Amino acid sequence: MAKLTRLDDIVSLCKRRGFIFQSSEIYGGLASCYDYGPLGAELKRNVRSAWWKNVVQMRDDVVGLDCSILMHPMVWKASGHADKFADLVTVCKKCNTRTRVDHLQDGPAAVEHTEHINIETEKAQPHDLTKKVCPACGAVGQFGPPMAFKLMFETQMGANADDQMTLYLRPETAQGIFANFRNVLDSTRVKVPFGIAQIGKSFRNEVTTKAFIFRTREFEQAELEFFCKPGTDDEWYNHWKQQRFNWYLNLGIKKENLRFRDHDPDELAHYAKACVDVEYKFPFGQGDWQELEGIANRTDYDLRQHQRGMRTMTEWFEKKGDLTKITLREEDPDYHKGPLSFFDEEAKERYIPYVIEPSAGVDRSTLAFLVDAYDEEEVNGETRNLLRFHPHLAPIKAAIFPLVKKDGMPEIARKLYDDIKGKFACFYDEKGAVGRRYRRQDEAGTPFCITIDGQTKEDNTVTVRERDSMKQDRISLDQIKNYLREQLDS
RNA sequence: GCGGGUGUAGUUCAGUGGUAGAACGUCAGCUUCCCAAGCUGGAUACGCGUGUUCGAUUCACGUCACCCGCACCA
Repeated sequence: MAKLTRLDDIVSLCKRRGFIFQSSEIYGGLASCYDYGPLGAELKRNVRSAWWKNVVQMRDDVVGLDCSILMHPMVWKASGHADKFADLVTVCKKCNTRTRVDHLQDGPAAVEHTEHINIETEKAQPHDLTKKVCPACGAVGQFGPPMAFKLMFETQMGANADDQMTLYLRPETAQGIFANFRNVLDSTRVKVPFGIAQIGKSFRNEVTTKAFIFRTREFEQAELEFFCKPGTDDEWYNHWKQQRFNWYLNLGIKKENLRFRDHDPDELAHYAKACVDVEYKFPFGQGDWQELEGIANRTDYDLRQHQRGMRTMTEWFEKKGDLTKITLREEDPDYHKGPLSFFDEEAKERYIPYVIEPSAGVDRSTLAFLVDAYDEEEVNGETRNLLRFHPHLAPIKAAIFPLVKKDGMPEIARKLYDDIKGKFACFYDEKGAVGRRYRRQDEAGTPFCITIDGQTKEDNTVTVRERDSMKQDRISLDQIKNYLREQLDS
């Protein structure tokens, strides 16, 4: 059994070895923001690549996309974020607990997770909180005035201060995919069922951030919107559910640390038909199961909403872009023939596809891979810290050492390094005792160390030392590239 | 945002109202033919600000950040 890993151990390892630093650390840090150092940048890039390879490259039915972070504000009106990504919250004067106004009950009652309510509507309504009960301490009517929380980041476009437009930093990458559904359809000869995948940064003004890079306000998503014919959606939902779960397992996450959690019906967003989280047992607090990825059946909601949005542009100009004054136009009765519909040549029918959305957090996955790979073991009375990364994820694939810094060994090692660095991420090190160099690479998660020794000059062989077993093989120098290819490709 | 805790070298820790120490790591050198060996030498820290004080890393206040718990988490 692996030892209980504490988050603090991971945080300090991350800093010590250059995986993750706190953002703006020389200025005291900036809450919830983190930077990936040299090893972390490689690791995260490998996580992205593994996702892209599995979800896009290896499939005939998925294409990629890379949207801008800034989009037309109407995107967020149509998606519902502009209205719903805000809450009215009040604070109990007695116990200082924050509660959503729409969660307050007249009497003691279980608080259910509910869909967010339009903040403008909510604000317009008179709020009589005098009879409401604080769910935390039970005090009645002890609430402060309702406060609005805005979960989307705002920014200004336009250098001329008098002629600026307020834009939002996207709170999810998905909407960029929906907004490009037509473009992809018209330019790539894809046919339903097919998917569009994207990896990119998103931003949410979370009320509270949490646990290192687990919940941050700036984060990276890897999202797939998979479009399918209504009626086949359950099938595809299950397909992606399995696909995505296996992706984590195949990259080395221990099975006992991974599980599904189905959302309760009352927990679902109103447009979602089903949703399941892939959860990982993180070492925060008591060892909490936390979401890595959500797989949702979003039905035809988003495409239909954007068809409504497209019909609302006159109002956008009339109301001078004030989203709070704009009401989305009603749907065309023939909405299923609208601009974001798909014409099925075989069935000769037009419909709005259903969407299955696996949405993964890249930073969360990266953290999970780090935590899961972390291990300590006793070797000859010494503790060895190592990261047992899957070779595909390891920031450095192979380290190359001369056994000692003399007798021509460094020259041979250098030559080997120069030879393979173009193909694999490598590291050359000739300093100090070889055992120390091995251990250093263990802590960086490097799966292979190649050592040039005295015998190399005699028979042209080198030793390859494997990270997990610490075993060594003698391999011919000219076979090294093939050997690494066999171990690392696939 | 509330309550609790923490902040000293890269990391983990010690310590003091009179200007800071260790271990590991790191760097340079010596040694070294396979798992953090040894020897020599070097660099590096009191989160930030204000106040009290002759003097503050130490006390107070503020602030920033992190951790734990609560609440929040389309």
